[in-house]
Amino acid sequence: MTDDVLAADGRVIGTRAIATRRRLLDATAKLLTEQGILDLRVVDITRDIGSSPATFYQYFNDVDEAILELAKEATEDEKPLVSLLQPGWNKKTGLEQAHHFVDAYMVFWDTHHAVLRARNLKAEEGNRHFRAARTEANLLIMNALAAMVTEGVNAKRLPDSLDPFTTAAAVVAMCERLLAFQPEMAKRGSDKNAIRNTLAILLYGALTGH
Amino acid sequence: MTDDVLAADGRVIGTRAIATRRRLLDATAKLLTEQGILDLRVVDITRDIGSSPATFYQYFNDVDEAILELAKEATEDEKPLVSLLQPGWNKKTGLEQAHHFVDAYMVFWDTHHAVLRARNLKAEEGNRHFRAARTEANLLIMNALAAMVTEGVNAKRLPDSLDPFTTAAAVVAMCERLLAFQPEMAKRGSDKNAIRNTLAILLYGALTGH
DNA sequence: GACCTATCTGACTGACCGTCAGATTTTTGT
DNA sequence: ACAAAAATCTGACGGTCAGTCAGATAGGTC
Repeated sequence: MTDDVLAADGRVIGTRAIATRRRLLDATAKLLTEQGILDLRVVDITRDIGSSPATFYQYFNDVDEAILELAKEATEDEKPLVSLLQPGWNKKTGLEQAHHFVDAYMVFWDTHHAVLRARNLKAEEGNRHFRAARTEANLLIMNALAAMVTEGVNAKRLPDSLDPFTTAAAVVAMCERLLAFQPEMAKRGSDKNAIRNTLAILLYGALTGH
Repeated sequence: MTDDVLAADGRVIGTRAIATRRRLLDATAKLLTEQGILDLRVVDITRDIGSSPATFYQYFNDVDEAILELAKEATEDEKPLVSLLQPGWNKKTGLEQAHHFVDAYMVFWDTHHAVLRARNLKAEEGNRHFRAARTEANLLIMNALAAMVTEGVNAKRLPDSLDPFTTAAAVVAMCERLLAFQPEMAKRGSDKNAIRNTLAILLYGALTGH
């Protein structure tokens, strides 16, 4: 059974242990959101569930392992977004479809931003596992986006010197970063709605060439 | 003299101390690049210059203070980039100008990526000082970019529903992120040159509407 | 209730943080 | 050139957290 839940040493665990492990993951996510990865302490995680550090190490070899699992859970929530990215956005409904995607992406980001930021940092710092996790997650979206760009290039609406995959990466970057900047931009007069609109227009333009 | 160099307790320091402080900053930058912020230890920094942790705390209240100073130094290197972003990119030379900017930005990023990543993480995690530093740095570029967008909107080449400032943020996001992704994208067939070209085209399109 | 197994934790070692008193080096005054 | 003063540096320490392990506790089985 590959979907058995395992302890740090690889042995299969029972229902009580699964529940404990779950509480540890939830506490990790909570503290990651509240304090950020730089101040994340195993002691704090275990204190949060009324346990001791030794318990944590029963289920994870280190904090990274817990964060990585949370990142993989986030990726599951990202999968439905792909269905919003089908080639064929046209002048009539394309902008509206872009809005839909942006809205869905905003919800996804709001839910998982702390974990995703941690994942991206670890990936950028060279951690193999987090790189793989980020790549897998981004590939979902990026392949769909790249297909749309390719369609635009084929229809001569976009210049053929555009690399579809790089363009897809740029689009993902815009989405992630604008949402991350959001609180700061709000202070400078660009409210959530301006961000939403602008993002949708840029997306629509970059993907379709209209 | 406001440009005196200060110790952690605020007193003015002399030439020997300035040199020590400088070596600490350089070692911090080096280790930040080699190991990333999560594994950055004061002991390692001081060991690197053949000194002891106590010396570090003579000049900085904590590691953040040193990183913040490095971030501010990076901002100085970013200032010249602004001159490459003047309104008036036209169909004849605009794409070439975009290439110039992308090239300059790539050099800047390669030089300072570790420090900038650390700065952005701290800013995103809510640290006031790092937020201010990031905002100040981004504002340099973003105001210039926003002016170009505004020009495009006024000339009806860009839709007037675009928020110039948000667009500017999106452009900065594309630049930063594509460079950060670079090593990973290379593995998927998008080499440095494809990234450079695609980024220039996207920049040119988003800023001018051509 | 006795036994077996799964789960949990107290207590420990080692590493790093941040401080401070005192040692060392440099500068100043004569 | 020398001593006194100032600036700079560091050894050593108390406190906190990471990660380990042996033994305690809880839950299930017969």
